[in-house]
Amino acid sequence: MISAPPRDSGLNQAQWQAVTCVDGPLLVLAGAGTGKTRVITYRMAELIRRGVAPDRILSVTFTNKAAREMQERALGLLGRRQRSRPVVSTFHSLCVRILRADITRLGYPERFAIYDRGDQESAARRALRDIRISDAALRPGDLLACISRWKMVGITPDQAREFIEDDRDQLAAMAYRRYQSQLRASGAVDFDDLLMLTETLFDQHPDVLERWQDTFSHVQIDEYQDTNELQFRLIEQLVRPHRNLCVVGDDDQSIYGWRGAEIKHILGFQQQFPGAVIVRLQENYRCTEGIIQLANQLVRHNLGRHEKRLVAHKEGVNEINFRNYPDEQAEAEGVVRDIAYLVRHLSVKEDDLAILFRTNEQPRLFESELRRQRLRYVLVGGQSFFDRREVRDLMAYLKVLAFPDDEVSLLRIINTPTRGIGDAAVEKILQRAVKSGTSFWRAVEPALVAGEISARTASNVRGFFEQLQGWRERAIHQPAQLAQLLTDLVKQIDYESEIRKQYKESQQQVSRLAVIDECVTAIKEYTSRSLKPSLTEFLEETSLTGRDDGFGDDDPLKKSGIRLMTLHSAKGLEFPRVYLVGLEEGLLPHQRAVDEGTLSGIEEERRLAYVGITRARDYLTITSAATRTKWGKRRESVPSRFLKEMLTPIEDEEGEVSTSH
DNA sequence: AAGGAGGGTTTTTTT
DNA sequence: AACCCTCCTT
Repeated sequence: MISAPPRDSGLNQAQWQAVTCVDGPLLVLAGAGTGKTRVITYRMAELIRRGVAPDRILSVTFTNKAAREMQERALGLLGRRQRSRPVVSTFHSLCVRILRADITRLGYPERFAIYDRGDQESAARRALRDIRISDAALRPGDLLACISRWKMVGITPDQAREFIEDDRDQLAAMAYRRYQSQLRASGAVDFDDLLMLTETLFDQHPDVLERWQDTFSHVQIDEYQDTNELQFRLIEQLVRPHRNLCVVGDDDQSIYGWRGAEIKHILGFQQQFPGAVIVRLQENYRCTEGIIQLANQLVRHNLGRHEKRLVAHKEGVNEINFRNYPDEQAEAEGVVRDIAYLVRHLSVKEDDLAILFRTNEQPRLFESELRRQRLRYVLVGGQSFFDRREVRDLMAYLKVLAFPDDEVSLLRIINTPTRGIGDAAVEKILQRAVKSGTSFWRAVEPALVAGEISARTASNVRGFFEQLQGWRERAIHQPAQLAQLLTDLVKQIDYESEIRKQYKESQQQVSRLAVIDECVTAIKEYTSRSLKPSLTEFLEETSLTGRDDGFGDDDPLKKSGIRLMTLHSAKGLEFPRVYLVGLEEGLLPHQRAVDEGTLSGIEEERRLAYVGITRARDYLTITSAATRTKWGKRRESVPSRFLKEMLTPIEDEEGEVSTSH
């Protein structure tokens, strides 16, 4: 009993079925470019049309940027004059919302700091130092990988010992405990904690779970193929009473296995939710026929996938090019020359072009070529604004103001710029604080009395504390003036001199100093946008959306340009012309995946290539270099196995040749 | 405690 | 080649 799609919706039969099937579990297997975002937004509208209150509909997206865009689209469809709005959020933002109300029940402060990757690394480093593990045995990065692996399936430090497989895990389990108590003592959580603590909260306080179960009557998840174990469990709990769950995804685009994404969730949806309806969207409106064929042919080499065949709706000829260059420099020059020609002589818009690559070291050469040709470009993701040292310093100052317990941030800035509080003194004070169970600040006087630090140092620490208190007052009482506070703070600590000292070259100095202004601008932008600005909200926002663009580039000029991004960041996007570069063994598939020697590792790389190809609407250029310089040494580069795969037709089950060219 | 020199390490992808 | 850590000198 499926009605025909209304004419003005422009939806096809399958899409319409997915839109109108609103009760019970539904799996939408949506290939690339089949209009799944449209389906999700129309589905929200349909639910509301059927009388569901907008704010009882929860849609989960993969990035905050995607959430913003979907919210926009939905409002465009529904009209902005709704009394309430559908909730569109990432898993992490949703968990923050859940935790904010009840995290005190788990012994955390009401206002908790969210540690980003850099903070995590500092905390990991300290945990390792505390138990005196030699650097070679376990590095901070390895530790974080282990911890994250555990956390993503909800394993606590206590449970970790049961999952130890080798000596390294043994060490990691010890360090995990330290790391976790360090975070707890700092009143801080990391990204994985957001999910894990939410589950703990639901387990220990069923009333909280019930409240959230009652809050949403319908839940939809986009990019379901990238859902990890913990995320799955949370959602499963949330929808348990009504099972009104719609998940949308494409197993061929699962590219986050390394982050715990379990392809089994999308493959086994019907087992987990018996009675689930499956709708397949296979009509591709994005790419030309040749591009679809190429993508299909490549991805058919993967085992363990839902069989589906994308059907192209667009025709096109000669839209695919393969190029091999002598080295990576020539590759960059060649691609950019090509682009320059298109832009200058064929009036192709810069926004219509994208260069996609596997690793973040690749764009450098392309960037300098683009600059040389005076073409506008935007580097998406990569070393983000918030990863720069100066930004991290200033953010640490703000975090210390907002979260007095945040030890990691305090240690970062206590002597930056230098103010006569050396490592030795800090260490002594910390030891005292730990021994007597008090805060860092309260341990200063006892340390002085015990003769562990000099009177001079003690007075320096006191002075800094006074300064912090002054800023803190302002942050609390004049939340609208945060930008001015930061400006004054920077001046008071004379951060400019610090930068000039650190960087000798004037060009470096200028660009680093500009970063300060960008920080101030970011806060200004926030305070003018927020209804009720607060330092904690600003910090929360920046740590959750840090890598999304939209920061530092509020200048519309910067927003248009040739897009440079990794294949991972390109997920969900599309461009009329795509350059997929560096298709070589060791790069795509990445060396790490090759070394691993597992089939699933290579398959994920293949899906990554598949994602890259299917970003292209009309034109696709795939390039590789014959040699590549790595670690200062030139090496032969072998063309990626995927090239051969995508160009060799493979046999159908019936024994027919499926495609030809 | 601060600053500089030298040596070793590093690179997959990100909420 | 960039960054971080450690050690050395002041």
